[in-house]
Amino acid sequence: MNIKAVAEKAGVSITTVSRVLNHPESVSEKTRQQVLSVMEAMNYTPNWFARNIQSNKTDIIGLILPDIQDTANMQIAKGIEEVAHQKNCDMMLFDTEYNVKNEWECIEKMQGRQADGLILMSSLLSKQQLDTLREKKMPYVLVGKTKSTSDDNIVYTDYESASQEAVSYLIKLGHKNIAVLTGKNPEVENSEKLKGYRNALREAGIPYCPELVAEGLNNIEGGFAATGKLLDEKKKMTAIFATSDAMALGAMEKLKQMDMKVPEDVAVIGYDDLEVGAVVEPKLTTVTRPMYRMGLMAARLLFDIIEDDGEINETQQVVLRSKLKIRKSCGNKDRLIEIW
Amino acid sequence: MNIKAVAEKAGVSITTVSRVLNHPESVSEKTRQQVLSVMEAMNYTPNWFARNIQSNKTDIIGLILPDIQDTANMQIAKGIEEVAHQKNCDMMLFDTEYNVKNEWECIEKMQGRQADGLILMSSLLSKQQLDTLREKKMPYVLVGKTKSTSDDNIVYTDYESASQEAVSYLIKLGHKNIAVLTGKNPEVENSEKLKGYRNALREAGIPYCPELVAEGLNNIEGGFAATGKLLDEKKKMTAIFATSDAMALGAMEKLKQMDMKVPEDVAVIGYDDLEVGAVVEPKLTTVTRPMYRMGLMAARLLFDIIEDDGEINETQQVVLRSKLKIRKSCGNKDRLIEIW
DNA sequence: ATGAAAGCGCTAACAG
DNA sequence: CTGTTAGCGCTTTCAT
Repeated sequence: MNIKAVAEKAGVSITTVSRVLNHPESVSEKTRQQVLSVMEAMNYTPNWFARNIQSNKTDIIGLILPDIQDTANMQIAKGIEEVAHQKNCDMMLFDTEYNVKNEWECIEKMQGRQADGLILMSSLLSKQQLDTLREKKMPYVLVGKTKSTSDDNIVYTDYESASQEAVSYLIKLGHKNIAVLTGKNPEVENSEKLKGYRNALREAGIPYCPELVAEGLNNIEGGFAATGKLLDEKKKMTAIFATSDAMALGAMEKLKQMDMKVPEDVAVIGYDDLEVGAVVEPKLTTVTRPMYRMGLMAARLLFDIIEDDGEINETQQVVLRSKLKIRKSCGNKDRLIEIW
Repeated sequence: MNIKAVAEKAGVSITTVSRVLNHPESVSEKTRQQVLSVMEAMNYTPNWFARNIQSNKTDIIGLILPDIQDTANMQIAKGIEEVAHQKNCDMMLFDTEYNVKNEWECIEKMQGRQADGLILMSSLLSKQQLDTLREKKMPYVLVGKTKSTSDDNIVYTDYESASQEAVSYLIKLGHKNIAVLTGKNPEVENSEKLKGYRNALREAGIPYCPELVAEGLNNIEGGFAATGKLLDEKKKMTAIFATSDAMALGAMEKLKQMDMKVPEDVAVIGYDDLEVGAVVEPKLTTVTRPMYRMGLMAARLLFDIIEDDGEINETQQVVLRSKLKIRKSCGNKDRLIEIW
């Protein structure tokens, strides 16, 4: 089952067998066929380790993300896979469960495995850790803004401006008392969304009212609970900007239970463009991010770095635009003119 | 950056450095500390290839599945990861896009990479291909029943009996005209669900009526379209058994558009227990499968095989039970007594 | 407790 | 076009 056995059985030297694999053009048609058929017969697969021990290239990239059960993450992953596949590269997958310690362990593991490069999604690493990575010459690309902005290669969407756009849209519809539902993870993401929210208010001259900010877990229950809290405290909001679709769904559910109509009584806007949003009633207006494209861009960037082999020193920041997908959960302009 | 450099800098032999890594107890405390600090200083990571060239163990398992953007798949993957992590094993991820050719290519790739084992989810391989795999001594476990039942190690849930249970439940509620929405992928899965549907009818003495079977794409639009077809043809069904939640959601959407109430006019039951099902109105009654546990079981089985190293020859079939999660989309018994 | 040397399976200069 | 030979970085006998 090794190259020697093949060589003996085929009556040629080890080198020739090796050449059939690596430089087939340099072997006579006859010998090649002969060797190939022996390989076939013996069911021979070259030992990958022995092969790569010299080149030190693994054709493996590591994909490190906070949650493999999150569709958004896997949409990005799909984009990455597309590119990796073209480059004949395989992906190793790690789930950090939103834990820095886990993340760092995965990274060290990938270094041990001599991965060609790393893609870190929603990374929680400190600037220091990022610097260490760079020193070790491990090519990497970040996806999604991180706590510690360093001089990294990164692909992200601008949460702040997209959130601002969403809230401005609500304001344009006539809303003044706009609540915001904010999650905890990932940290940066949420704080940027909150910034965007405040920007929109400021721009419109609407005073910021901290009691209209409700924090909760970033899922359906979280949105449900946060909305409940707002309602209990008798906040008279006419619109909710949920920083995730999951929370938006929870909010709609709570409102329904309290016999409040969406969008007539309260308009709701989400973030993420989950598939569900198109199924619930009313259909959810939401901010949509180009997940798949983020994956593509991140992977291409990574392979650029890998292939340039440390030649290029400037890092690249890619900002992709989010878009507001307008559906029924905020009502529509025409009808709202009657209302307001 | 190789062992030799470390050895020289530390003033010891290569062997000693190697021992510090592999049999630290056989090195004197002093030398060991000395070597370790040099490693640290030089930022040395042993070359994984060189290490494994002899042992021929990679600590990599391949995870080959039809769609990485499918939450159900990733829930299983999470279970697998849990176990793999314990075993200090990493996962390589492949997306076959429901294509046998892709699947086989991935498998061959993993063989080339000397993966320790493979987990094939919703595999489309032929019996022949499965046999080839076995001959090549590649440990593997299937998740989800396959077209070609062979004598394999496999973990699955019984679609047939679970579907039967679901349809029987509808019958018990008084329904006689029960339509079924069936997808195309994966093939076996759907045919089993259909069998279960027929079993339930037979058991209740209800004649099977082919016109109540509507096929469509296994997603929201598919369910929407299939239901539309049934409605167009004026089938007078009082219940729909959708073989996936996605189709069930599409069905509910269509019914809503046609001003038919769920569950009063038509009861709907789904399959998969997507998170969404708990958010739509009415909440979806559905068949739920223990995804995470399937992953756990599959991974454990795989590692048993790997560790037993071909000693054991009997294969194992693990069947996990699905459960019916009763919510509002079929009404509830008490109220239905009034209706029927 | 340590080192010299042989070899893991493969690739690539070098020679013919 | 083919074979000989010297490594790749590491682990592991076998001595000492």
